[in-house]
Amino acid sequence: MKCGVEYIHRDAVERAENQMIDEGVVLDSATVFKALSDPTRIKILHALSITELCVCDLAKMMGMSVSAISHHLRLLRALRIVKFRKEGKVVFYSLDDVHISALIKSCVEHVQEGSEVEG
Amino acid sequence: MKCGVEYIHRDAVERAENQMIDEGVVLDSATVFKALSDPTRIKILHALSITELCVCDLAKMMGMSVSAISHHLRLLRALRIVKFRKEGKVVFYSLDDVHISALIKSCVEHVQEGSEVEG
DNA sequence: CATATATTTGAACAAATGTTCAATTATTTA
DNA sequence: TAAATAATTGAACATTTGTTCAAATATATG
Repeated sequence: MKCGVEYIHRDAVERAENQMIDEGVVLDSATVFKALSDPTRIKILHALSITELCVCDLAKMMGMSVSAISHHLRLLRALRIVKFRKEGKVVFYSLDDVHISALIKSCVEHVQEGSEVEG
Repeated sequence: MKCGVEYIHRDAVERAENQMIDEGVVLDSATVFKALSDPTRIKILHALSITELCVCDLAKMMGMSVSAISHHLRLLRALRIVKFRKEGKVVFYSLDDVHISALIKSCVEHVQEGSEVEG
């Protein structure tokens, strides 16, 4: 059912609408959050926040296939969240962006505080 | 293909493994990020960071059905990201958690910085 | 060049997600 | 009580996502 009233709380709506974020920024933010919304990728990024690692190392650590990890890294690379350097056959990955590890840290802290309060 | 080597970079892997985050924290963090990974929900949360609003207001602002917004709010409520108060028939929603608006703000800033660098 | 190793890629498939629609609940007012 | 309004809910659907599998690249070495 669609709400039939013109505006229930016109003032509040106008105040919020005047500060509306740009649609492009919203979409880009959603994309970044989506990249961080997978447990495997959080673990990858957390590990990379400690040291650079190759695909094979990460696969071992996560107990997952090299292919699966590589697909995740491709996504993170496309969003410039990780960078890489090649050394012979081996590709070393590391965090490209300090902000991302800050985001993860904030979220982890938030989650840990939340569970303390809840008991 | 699974990597056959025992550990390509044993020291690095051990360092990262020693600081591995708790699985539960990883899952909870992923859930929070997932809640933030939808454009509609980012807009809802941004609007609520400015003022409390009812479901109908939000539906109008987003140009979406009341039902769709209500489904999103249910998710955000379940994760204690928004809270609500009832006033007669109307349910007013607002942010439950300051950390969340901080996370969104950080991400928005990150995105905006990124696009500056890229040109 | 042929072989081995490290990684990437594309297709396929199951599982999860966002929206719509129709029905339901909760509250107010006639 | 009946009608109207605000919101919630469940089922259904198309779309997206994460993983696996098999095949393809890229690099080093015999």
